[in-house]
Amino acid sequence: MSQFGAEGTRNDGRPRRRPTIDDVAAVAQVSRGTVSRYLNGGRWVSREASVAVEGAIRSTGYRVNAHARGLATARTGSVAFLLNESTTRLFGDPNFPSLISGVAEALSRQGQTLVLLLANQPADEKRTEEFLLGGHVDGALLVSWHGNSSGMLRNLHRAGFPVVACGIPLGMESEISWVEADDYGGARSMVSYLRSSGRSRIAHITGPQDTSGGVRRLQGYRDELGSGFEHSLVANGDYSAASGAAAMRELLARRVEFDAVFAANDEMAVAAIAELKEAGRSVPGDVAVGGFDDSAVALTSDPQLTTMRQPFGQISAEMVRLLRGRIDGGPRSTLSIDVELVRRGSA
Amino acid sequence: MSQFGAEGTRNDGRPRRRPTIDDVAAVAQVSRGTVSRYLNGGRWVSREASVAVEGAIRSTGYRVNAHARGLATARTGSVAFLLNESTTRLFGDPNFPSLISGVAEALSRQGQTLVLLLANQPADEKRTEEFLLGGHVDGALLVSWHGNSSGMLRNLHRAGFPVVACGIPLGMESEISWVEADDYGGARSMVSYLRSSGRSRIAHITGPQDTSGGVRRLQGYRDELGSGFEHSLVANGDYSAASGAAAMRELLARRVEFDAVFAANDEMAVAAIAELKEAGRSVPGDVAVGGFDDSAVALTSDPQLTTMRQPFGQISAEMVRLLRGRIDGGPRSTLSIDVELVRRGSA
DNA sequence: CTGAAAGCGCTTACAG
DNA sequence: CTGAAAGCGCTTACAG
Repeated sequence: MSQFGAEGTRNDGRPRRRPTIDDVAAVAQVSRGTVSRYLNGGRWVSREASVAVEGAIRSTGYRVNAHARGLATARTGSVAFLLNESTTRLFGDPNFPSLISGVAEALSRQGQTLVLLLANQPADEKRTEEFLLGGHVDGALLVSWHGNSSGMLRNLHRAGFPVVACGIPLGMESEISWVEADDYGGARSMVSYLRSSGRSRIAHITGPQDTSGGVRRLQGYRDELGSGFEHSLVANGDYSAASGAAAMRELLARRVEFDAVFAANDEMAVAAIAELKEAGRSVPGDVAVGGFDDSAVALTSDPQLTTMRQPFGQISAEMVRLLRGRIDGGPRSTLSIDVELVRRGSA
Repeated sequence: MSQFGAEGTRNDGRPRRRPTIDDVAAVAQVSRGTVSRYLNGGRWVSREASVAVEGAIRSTGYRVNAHARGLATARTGSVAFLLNESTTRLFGDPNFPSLISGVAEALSRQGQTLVLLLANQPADEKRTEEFLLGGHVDGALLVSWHGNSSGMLRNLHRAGFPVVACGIPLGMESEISWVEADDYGGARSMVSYLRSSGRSRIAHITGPQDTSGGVRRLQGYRDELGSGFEHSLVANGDYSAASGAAAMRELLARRVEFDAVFAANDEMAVAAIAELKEAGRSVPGDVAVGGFDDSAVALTSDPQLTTMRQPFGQISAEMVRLLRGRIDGGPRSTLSIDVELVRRGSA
């Protein structure tokens, strides 16, 4: 049984058996080993042999069989990007595109292919685990880890499968390699900035508390405020605009005083601004608003958002670098990257 | 050289060689063939053998090696979803999530894994082609084909690689299997509806003219109008909200009369409504507005959008079905699925 | 129902 | 620089 097509022919009518390395060797009149060496960098292959092989590859239409190569080398040349998030939320998040393209580019530079894997449902999770551990990819990049699904993560780790997380994988933070933007420090910087610009009562709209970003931004806010921290100034969000609006409404409904809001991401910050306006409060006049991420909405918002910039390009490059290291047998490592305050109109 | 981990050990310290089918066979005290049969459905395996093998698999932590299996069977159990679109546009499109989750679900039901592949740059394209033709996946689903990149598509087709497109793949429409929503008929229905509700001068904001959807919706609009068609009532868009707004401004600037606008998708329709309001025209009072897709924005818009509903669930299920057929050696086929008018406030 | 054996298409020491 | 050969870990007729 051969691989593609029906009726024993290719779509163009030629017989459909895929050419193998032996076909190439025969045409080029060299041994199979020489063809293989040519394929793998061309070291120890004479000029003439190279030329012959090159021609034979072209004339036969040869492509290396990934399974055969993978079986022989235990390497695949591809890496998975694990998306453990509902597709709608995933596609709604303005940070994913930056992260994904950054990763794709970094990978591409070293000739690796990026494979995206959706695993939002428990059933997918099992299948995904089989896929990864079955050797389809050399390693995996994890994004948006929600603390659930840690069964899979634990299995991957136990099997020695190379994984690098984006953000601190709660519960596995000391087993798995990770790269994070400095959520904690960033939150402190934002709060510190708001205070230095004269705001004294600063509210916080949190991110989801089952992600490291949500937790650590809250922690930074809290620590920076120190004894000034008040529970009544904190409302919970989940990074979505809707949750940001709801949290803002709740803060307003509580009738506690505040002259600034630090939202754990830009989407919520923008939604909060809309609610504040609706309630008749001016931004930044009555209330200063700070976000986090410096995503696209930060610029389209009115006023434009003061926020903490996440260096996505650097983050994705580092994730790829750490993963490479793990794949090559290197030790686990972790990395925290500074974020930068971007001052705009909202605070 | 073994597959994972450093220093010759797994992360938990056990020796790291992956158990193979032979290890399982040894533990279960059966032959390797019996284990394989168990793995592949358990036909022709006695009750006792099954139990023994099951236990041995558990105790050894065995997982089948995808490369070895793939080499032996020329099948992988996974299918690619090809995204030939910039990541930002991709993630901005409200239709993708529905399509992707539909496909993921349909695939999952038959035990297949979905692998997303990004190929927006020419370099990626070459790599993607190698990946597909190298046998990593059994077939591919194509979305958002832009008419460019047809080099890859042609190569895939020539190699007999199973492909099913979402929408008509312009330039390859008679070589490749495809599934489309009836863009042409849908456009006619919308225009017909607008006329039947008393509108006589209907403008059109087009979709991108290098996609079949954009082309065929325009064609439907044109044919339905017949001799009533006027060039001055058509403005070009590319499905983005920004382009919809720009097109609307252009129509207004032309100072041609119109009492209805049919936008080729909902995003543009919503943007057009905003521009109309800005210009002091009421919707649907002065101008009725119809969209296409029935995406999420259709409900959040004010007024809510009258639009043509694309049955994404059905589309994705059919794509998977056709692909399955191709993979199993069946013939090429094409499918056009009806779209349905959804009446809401805007027209 | 089961085992022995061939074969899938590569890579990689090894000897020259 | 090159060839012959072993080996990667499975599946699948084949014979029993």
